[in-house]
Amino acid sequence: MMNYISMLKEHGLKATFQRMHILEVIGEYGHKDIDEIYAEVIKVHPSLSLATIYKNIIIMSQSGVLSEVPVIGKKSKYEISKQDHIHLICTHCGSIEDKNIFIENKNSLDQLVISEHFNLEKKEINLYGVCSHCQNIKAS
Amino acid sequence: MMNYISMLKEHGLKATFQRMHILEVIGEYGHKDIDEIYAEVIKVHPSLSLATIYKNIIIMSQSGVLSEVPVIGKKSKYEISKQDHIHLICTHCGSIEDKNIFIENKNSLDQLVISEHFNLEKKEINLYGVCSHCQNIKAS
DNA sequence: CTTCATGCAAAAAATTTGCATTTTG
DNA sequence: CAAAATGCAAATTTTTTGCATGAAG
Repeated sequence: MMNYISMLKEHGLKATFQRMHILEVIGEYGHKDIDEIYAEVIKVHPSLSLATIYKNIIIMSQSGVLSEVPVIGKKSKYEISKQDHIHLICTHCGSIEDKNIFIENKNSLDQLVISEHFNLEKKEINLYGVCSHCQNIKAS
Repeated sequence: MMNYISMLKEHGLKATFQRMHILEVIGEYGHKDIDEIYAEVIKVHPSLSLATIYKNIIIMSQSGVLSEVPVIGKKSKYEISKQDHIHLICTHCGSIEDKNIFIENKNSLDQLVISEHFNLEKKEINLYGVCSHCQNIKAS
C-alpha cells in the first residue's frame, strides 16, 4: 500500500493537506464524484473550497494519480489509479465495485488492437446492472 | 436498416422533424456530443433550439432510441442504440470507432456476473489510445 | 381535438478563472 | 525564498425549467 505523500511527489505535486484529504476520501470509499468528495471533505475542513476540489481533481487526473470513471447518466466518479480492472456499476444504488479478473479473452481484445494498428493506452470495461444487494432489497 | 420514424413510434415518441434531424445527424456521424449535434442541426434548421436538443437527447436516451457514450475528459457522445460493441476512442483526434467482436472471453465476463449475482443490463467496453490515422500524422 | 413537443427566455447548476494570500519544499 | 497551491468571488459555461404556441396522431 503506497502512501499518498509519495504518490503526489512522484508526480511532481506538492502534498498539501487538501490533496491528502481528497485522496483519503477517495481511497476510503473507492469511487466518489466531485460533490461527494466536497461534502465529505468539508466535514473536517469546512473552509476547503469547491474550487480547490475542482483544480485538484483536474491536476491529479492529468498527472495520473487519479482516474476518471465516466458513468452513464451521472457525473464522473474518481478513483485512485490502479492497474486495469472491471467496474460493476449498480444502476439502482449507484455503487461501483472493482473486479480484477484475468481477462482470458484478453486475446480477442489484443488481437483487435493489433489488427487495427491502434496504440492502446487504456482499457475500460464497465458492466451496468443491479447489484446483488439491491436485488435482495427489491425482492423483500 | 430500420427507419427512424418507426424507431421513434415503437418507443412511444412522436416523429417530429427535429427528432428526425437529430437522429440523422447522429446516424450519419456515428457519435456526436450535444454541441456537435446542435452545430450540425442548425445548419439546416437555424431555429431549432438547444433546449430541444437537450430535451430530446434525454427522452430518446431514456426510451432507448439513443445510447450515451461517456468519455473520459470530454462530454458524453450519443449513438443510435445497437447491440453491444466495442469502442475504439482516439485520445488524439477524439474519433470513436465501433467494433463488433465475438468476445471469446465472453466466458470470463459472464462467469464474473454469475458469481457476483449481478443482474447485468449492459456491457461497456471502451479502448482508449491513438488511432492509426493519428499515428501516421504524427510520424510524418 | 387532445396530447405531446417546440422555442424562447429565464433560472439554476456546474465549472473555470483571476488574483491576493498562504503554504510547501 | 521561490514556486506552487489555496480560497474567495466573479465570470463563464452547461443544463434545466416554465409556459405560451404549434404540430402530430
